[in-house]
Amino acid sequence: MKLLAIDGNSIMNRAFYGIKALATSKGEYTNALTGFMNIYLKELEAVQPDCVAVAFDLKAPTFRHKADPTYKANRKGMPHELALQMPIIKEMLGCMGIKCVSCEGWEADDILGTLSKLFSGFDECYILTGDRDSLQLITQTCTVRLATNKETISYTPEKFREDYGLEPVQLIDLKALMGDASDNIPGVKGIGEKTALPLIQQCGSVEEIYKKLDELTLTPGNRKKLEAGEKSAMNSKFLATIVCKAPVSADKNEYLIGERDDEALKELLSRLEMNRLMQRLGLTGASAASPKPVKVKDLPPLAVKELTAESVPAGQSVFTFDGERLCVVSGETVYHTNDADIIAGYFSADTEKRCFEGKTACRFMFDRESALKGLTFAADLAGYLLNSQASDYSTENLCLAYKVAYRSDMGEFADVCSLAPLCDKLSAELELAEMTKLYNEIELPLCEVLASMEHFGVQADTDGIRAFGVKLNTELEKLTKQIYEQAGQEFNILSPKQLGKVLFEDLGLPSKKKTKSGYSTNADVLEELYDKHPIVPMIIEYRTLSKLSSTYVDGLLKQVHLDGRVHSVFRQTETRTGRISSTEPNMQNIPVRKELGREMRKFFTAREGCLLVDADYSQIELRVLASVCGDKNMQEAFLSGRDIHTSTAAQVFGLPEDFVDSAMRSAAKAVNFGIIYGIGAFSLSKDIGVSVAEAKKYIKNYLDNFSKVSEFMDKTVEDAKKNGYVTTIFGRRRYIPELSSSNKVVQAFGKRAAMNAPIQGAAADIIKLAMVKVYRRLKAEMPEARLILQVHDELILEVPAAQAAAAEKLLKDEMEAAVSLAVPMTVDAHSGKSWYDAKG
DNA sequence: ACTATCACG
DNA sequence: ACGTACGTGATAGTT
Repeated sequence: MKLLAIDGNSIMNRAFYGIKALATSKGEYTNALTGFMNIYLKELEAVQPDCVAVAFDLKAPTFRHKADPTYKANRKGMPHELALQMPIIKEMLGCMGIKCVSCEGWEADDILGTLSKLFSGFDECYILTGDRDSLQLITQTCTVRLATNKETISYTPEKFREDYGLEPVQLIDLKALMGDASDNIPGVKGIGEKTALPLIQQCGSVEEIYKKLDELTLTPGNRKKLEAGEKSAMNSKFLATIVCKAPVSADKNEYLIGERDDEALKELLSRLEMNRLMQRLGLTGASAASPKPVKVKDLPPLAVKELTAESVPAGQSVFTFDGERLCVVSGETVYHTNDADIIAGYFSADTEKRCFEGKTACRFMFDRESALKGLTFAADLAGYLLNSQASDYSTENLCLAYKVAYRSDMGEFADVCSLAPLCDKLSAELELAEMTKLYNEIELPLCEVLASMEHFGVQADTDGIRAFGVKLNTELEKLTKQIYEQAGQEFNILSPKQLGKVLFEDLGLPSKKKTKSGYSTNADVLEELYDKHPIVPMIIEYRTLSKLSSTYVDGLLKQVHLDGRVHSVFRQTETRTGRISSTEPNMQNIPVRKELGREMRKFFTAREGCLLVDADYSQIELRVLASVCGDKNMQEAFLSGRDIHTSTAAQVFGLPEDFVDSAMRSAAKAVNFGIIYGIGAFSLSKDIGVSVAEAKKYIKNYLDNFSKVSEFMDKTVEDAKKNGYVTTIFGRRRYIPELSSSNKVVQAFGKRAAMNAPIQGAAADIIKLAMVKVYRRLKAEMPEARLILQVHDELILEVPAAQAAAAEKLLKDEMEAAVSLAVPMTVDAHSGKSWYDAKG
């Protein structure tokens, strides 16, 4: 028989630290559970065991079998968030028919050791752990599979010898000498791996070392240390030895994988909102082993009919539409059809409709030069407002999260049949969270605006882009040669690994920062080495050009449709702050900051006879901050129309504005950004190249001058801690589960996110509202003009040239009037033939 | 699938 | 002692 024995504590620990904060909408932590199950399922696949046992330490053993009473005393207690997940994993494993083993007074290690002895001889044992302690258990029949952050390494005796140059059991001797701080094993004071390893390799064991101590060639210091530490070494060896005598059941059959309790498992996993796992275990959809019986059976049976022109329902209905197939539920009937004309007939009927997501339907109608009518609710958008952290707003997931019966009994109609009660529930939740207005006036109408933007797209000059690409590639080839020459070898310049070797080993340049896998070679590092070697500027140039070539020339060309335009997809349920994102291609990160990249914008043009009109908010986030925090001093700068960075510099440096030079202004600019992001002196100092102490001074001066900003930030973090979320002036929420983490780094991140969300989020609200207003006015007053792009604080229209001036005014007016705050929301607008020209 | 890098607001 | 500013998406290299 084959046993998979798992160190439950160790794997949970690894999973906990390996996966970032993950919690259900109710705030129940699930990251370790998710990680554990991912590792477990992968392992099951790899090992294919007959038996599985998961060993756990008991929390508070009343006695210890190890002699030293301080044993493991300095091992930190597990964080609260992890401790909460421990009983749940046991419950989950129980539901899956997996045996959990713990023994009072015995560690998980000992249990694993005992089990490995039980499954020896004609049996096999695989130990899965993240802890190298267990490597001493390796034998011909016992393989230890060590889970690291990256991969799982399988240790057979051969593999172990290869890596350590020792026999597995000699690991105990090694520890006896060098000790192990995490396990509170003292070892021999002053002896580390460098001394211990060759000694063990030479003598075989601690005992032998002491027998032969006089014959060994040793430094006098080491000899002294060894002599002084003999007792400690022996005791350490005892402590390091895993005792394979735990009182676990010796009946192998008890560890056979048992039957799964699907119903209990499903209930548990839905409570934990672990929907992907449910899917993986085949507990969802029509294929579920036990379709949820009670609730669903009580629902009325639904008749399934083909939708025809005559049968388009007159009353309230819900629909799903994937671009091809339409499913509609109205009353007791499910209709379905793939007929585009019938679908268009349904969408254009002026009856109330609710759906899962509406953009696809809108686009379908725009493609037919028509419009979707009567849309009153889109479930995905509601799900997003209620919890912008979730990764998946499918109907099924939303049903699970909000406890609505998912009609998996309805097969392919499961989604549409679940939709009406789901929408009811989500509406109620929006009301409770006070987001109904945000939903109805911003988020839902925006869906049509985005569909329209996607539909029209933006014209791309492919010939121009290609020509630009040729120029780049010529230059790249030249650079490649020069770089190889300077390096004295050929290598892949884009490989950070190879580049790191060339720069820091072969050329001997000083390396400062490191990443997980080696030297850091990012722009900051290269910038510091700029003068140190002629190859460095070449590398920087190479990076710049190759980025432009691969992402913006090749990448963009792939996205140009047959109509000569790119139709970017704008995602409305993606970001945690309320911004929209753009993909295929991302039109929100087209280069602009440096001139060469900015040239790219010359290839985004208005069609024949049209101009692009571009308008962007000036300092929208700082204006939002000035308004919401109520700092009169900060507001005054905006009200009097002064340059905010210069004004900030004057205050921070205590000078009249006329005395502010460009260096001071740019330092103040960095401080202003820092404030929005949740400032830290270290990062600020790095950003503007002053000492940390200097940066600290700037921040203090800032907060002293703008004390309401300081108060606002404190209050925001406090609110976040109290409520679990922060809100924008429009009521948009962001939950911050990181704040209740016991990990300080995670907590600090939570604070910064909490401080930033009300500002970035409000700016997102404002431009979204402006988009809806602009869209409506253009439709009514300038039907030839189109809103085609949004870049967070910037909107772009494509307009017949004759109407450009009027459109500019309309755009500026609507954007500035979208909200009325304590300071004006100033907008700059320009027109031009290309995006480059329209940017002003 | 993950990491490093770099483009944008 | 440790890590280090908010929010995104695309690409190439590495595992």
